[in-house]
Amino acid sequence: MKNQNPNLKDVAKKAGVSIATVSRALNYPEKVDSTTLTRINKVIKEINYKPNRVAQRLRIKGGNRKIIGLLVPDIQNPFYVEVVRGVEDYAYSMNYALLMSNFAQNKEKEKMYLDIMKSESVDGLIVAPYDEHDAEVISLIKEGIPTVCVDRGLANVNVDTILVDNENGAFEAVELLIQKGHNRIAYIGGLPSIPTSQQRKDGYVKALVKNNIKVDEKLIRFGDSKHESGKKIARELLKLKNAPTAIFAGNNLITLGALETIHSLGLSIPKDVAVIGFDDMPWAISLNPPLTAVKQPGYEIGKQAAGLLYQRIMDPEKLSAKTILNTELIIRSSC
Amino acid sequence: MKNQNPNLKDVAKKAGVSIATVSRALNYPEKVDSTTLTRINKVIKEINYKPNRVAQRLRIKGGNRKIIGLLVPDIQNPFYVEVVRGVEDYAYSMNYALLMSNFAQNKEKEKMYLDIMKSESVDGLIVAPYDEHDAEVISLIKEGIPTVCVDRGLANVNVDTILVDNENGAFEAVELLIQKGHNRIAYIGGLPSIPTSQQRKDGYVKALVKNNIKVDEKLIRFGDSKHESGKKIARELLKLKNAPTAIFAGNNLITLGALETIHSLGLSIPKDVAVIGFDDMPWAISLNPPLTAVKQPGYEIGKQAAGLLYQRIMDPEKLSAKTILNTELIIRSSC
DNA sequence: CCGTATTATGAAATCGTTTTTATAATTTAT
DNA sequence: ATAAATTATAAAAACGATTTCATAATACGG
Repeated sequence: MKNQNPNLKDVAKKAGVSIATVSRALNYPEKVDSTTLTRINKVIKEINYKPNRVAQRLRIKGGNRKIIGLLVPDIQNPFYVEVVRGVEDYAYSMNYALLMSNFAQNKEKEKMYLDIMKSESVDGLIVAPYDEHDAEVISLIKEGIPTVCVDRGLANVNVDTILVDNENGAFEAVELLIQKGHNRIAYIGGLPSIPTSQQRKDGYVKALVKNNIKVDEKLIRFGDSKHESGKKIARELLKLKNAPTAIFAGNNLITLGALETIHSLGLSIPKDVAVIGFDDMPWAISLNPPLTAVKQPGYEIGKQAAGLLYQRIMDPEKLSAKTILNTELIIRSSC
Repeated sequence: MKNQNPNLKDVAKKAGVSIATVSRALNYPEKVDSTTLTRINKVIKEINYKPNRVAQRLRIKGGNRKIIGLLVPDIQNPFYVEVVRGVEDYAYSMNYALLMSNFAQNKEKEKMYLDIMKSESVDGLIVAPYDEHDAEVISLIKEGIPTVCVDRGLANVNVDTILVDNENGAFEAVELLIQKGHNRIAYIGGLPSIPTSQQRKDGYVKALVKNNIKVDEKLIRFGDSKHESGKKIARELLKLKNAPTAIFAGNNLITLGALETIHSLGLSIPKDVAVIGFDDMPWAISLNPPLTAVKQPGYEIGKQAAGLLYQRIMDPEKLSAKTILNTELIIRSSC
């Protein structure tokens, strides 16, 4: 292709000034003579000059490269899609580009993407770490790259973090099941290494204990946070001699899997088995039956994370903070 | 932060060679003496040198910058998430970074992201254009930027495109409804400007015509491809004096919206209203009732698009092609 | 009206790579 | 043994911006 994008030199030549002046016109317009300025701006518009962001990023020292990275563990999980949307809207409003990647809860992939983000010189990073001890993310933070953690925190590291109150969300859900008269309630968790899986279990246990219900370890199971795993574990639970009468599912994909199993066994919800899921979904109301769920403010999480990241980029010395948002129990008819 | 990333110069100094030799060691190892090579590689490992991709992209002429862009119209639509996953897996396997953005069917946003992609010097772009006449995408293609269109083609432009046979998919779905005895079948389309909305309508009409059913324009409606619009239009249709007995919904979000309305009106599916949706979803089986749907191979679309893009990047003069994948009608119990 | 600030601009350095060109050292051919 | 070809390396240019430093032109104060 002959047709290269115009660059500073082209503008400079056409406007009869040096490239330094053009650059100044763009970045410090008050520093250049007003007649020169209008001439330059005219040329810029004429040849439709757009600064090359790659060159800019190479030159500019930390913090104003107008690109941030976002690393999510599972783009197929609608909760993270909500988070993405929150981050994206904020980034758009600040004219930031968003380099987004999905690491599919795969450590190797995560490392590769973090390396890429780093070598792409992002201004900062929003990430849901692999687990609480995620060495890659920790090392990034230690290197001083502005970072915000969402959904999952890091143990013993000072970093801006946005979480929800998983324990309380789970507690409320399980208490509701207990109020409805259930005392054999199962918990299907996601990957045990993920902090949220444990926190939700803690809330589950707390509700049982508070209501003097014996905790039965057989009813507590962990899988891998995906649809298939919810399906499989629900089947195991419901085949138990002393099967649970209610299931509290640890995330939306697990919930969907459990529903599938329950239906395939010909059981009715909530008569035979009651179900509450962590994570609401836009179509939860159209499920069979409409699902009672613990709603996390995914969009809000993303938006706040982006805002926090922006602040940190602007002021890297700022004290880090942990924000804990509340969940909301949306009661429909699955329990 | 003191701790800068190591660069070529650091490696060169420590290995006692020039930066040119280090660069060669990396890119053309056969061109450097084997003892020098091992020495350099040792240093690289020691100080954990990673090339700066920004600098690489600035220097390298077309086509090997190891980054591609992906622009989707709506990240909240699970179909596009499937596509993303396909693209992503392929990109990962080729060690390409994926700059992904969601333009939310917003022309201005699309333009901004395309500008960013361009100035980020991506090797190529996978995009689902705004509509068939998307001037921004067309101009990008004219500039010679390797591009692959997915889901939606461009009129009168030679470009690699991956589509599904929307017309036939819709045709099969509507024929099934007709076989079940329906003759008042409604179609709820997405945005009328989107090619797929029209193609699916064409298939719908074709099925009616073939079966000698009069096409009633009152039963054909277009919205904006989102959940709310499906909800609203379904309500309008079902309030008609001569209401349809079946609904063919133009995409997954519309389907979900329609289901919500049908349930809220206390109607039973498929007894009162039968439903078939375009786009299958992993949880379609858990809906009330399990949804009959036209399944598009989203993952496959993404994967093939990425493969096609890779080929085009490698050989920009290659003739462009249009690939049309087949849909599959998944029959469950909503009709 | 002269010396000093101020303003506007250009030249050159820089960011971290790749690539071209030049040069020294070695090998091959005659 | 010498000319020619090959190999291995270094020096320097380039990519497209920003920024430092220098310099010329103007304004200002006494």
